[in-house]
Amino acid sequence: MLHKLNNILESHGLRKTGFRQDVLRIFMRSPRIALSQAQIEETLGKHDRITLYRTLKSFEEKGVIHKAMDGTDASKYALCDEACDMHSHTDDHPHFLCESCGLTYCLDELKIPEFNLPAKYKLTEVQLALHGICDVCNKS
Amino acid sequence: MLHKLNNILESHGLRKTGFRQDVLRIFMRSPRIALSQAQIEETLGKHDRITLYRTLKSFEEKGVIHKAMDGTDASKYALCDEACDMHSHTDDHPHFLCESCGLTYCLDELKIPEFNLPAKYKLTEVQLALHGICDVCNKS
DNA sequence: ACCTAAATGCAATTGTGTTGCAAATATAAT
DNA sequence: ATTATATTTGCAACACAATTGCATTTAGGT
Repeated sequence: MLHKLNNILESHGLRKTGFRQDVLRIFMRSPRIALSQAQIEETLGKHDRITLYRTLKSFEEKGVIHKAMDGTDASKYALCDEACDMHSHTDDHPHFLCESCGLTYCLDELKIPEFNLPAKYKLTEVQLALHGICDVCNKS
Repeated sequence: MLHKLNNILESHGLRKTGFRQDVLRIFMRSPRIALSQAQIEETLGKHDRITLYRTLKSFEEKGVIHKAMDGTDASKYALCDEACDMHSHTDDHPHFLCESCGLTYCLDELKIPEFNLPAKYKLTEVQLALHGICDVCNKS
């Protein structure tokens, strides 16, 4: 896994430090799940809050992770497609917050629909947050 | 206007205090616009930040205003339909954040589409935040 | 006019987001 | 392999929103 971690860091112009490997590993172990800084901190052992903050920030700038809006106050982050980099950074899928387990899922397979805005409105971005019960929690 | 303000407060089981009238008046002067606490504070003269916080909270609980997700960190609030109350509280329209003027619009006229979630996912709420340029700013 | 429950104002705490700076370190150059 | 440099890290510190507790004030019903 370390090899893949380093590939990702290197291909996005990020230095290979232990801290960044740790953070990236956490994301890779929760594919298509968006994590809050607090959730990441629970998983990391001893660490520095500010360094984590800046790590997430540079990960986002370089296109390694994207911010996921799920309707909660705290911002969450999830791994981008392999294709993302600093310049082309497409994160156009809905996010689903499970009210039972609290996980936020990236719903890549769900297409964002078109919208007919009122006259003269120009659309640049769509953020879609769905709430409900996820398949794991919904045992019925 | 005071008469209408008091009607709204009374019909939602809220006491008619000067503070609440002031806050409600601000909302009524910006119809279909969602305001952050900071924006409201700019308009209010001298006031107590905590009281405003609690005023917004009780307004929301009683169905006078609804929280509008616009993709910014700060939560914003806008007046509900007349029909809303503590028990039926429908706020199912998209919100549009103008990147030029920073205003957040309630797009009542825009219908929220249906979504075909993956199997066993149960949907309870949809939050839709659109970003772009509003009609006022888009003079082209 | 009075009583009571609700609303207000203030102090204080928590948590997130943020910047500055000195020490440590990954990478590039030699 | 060694060194130089620019980045990263860790710590202190700050800004601000969200939140709770409590004493005081006040609205609404009697």
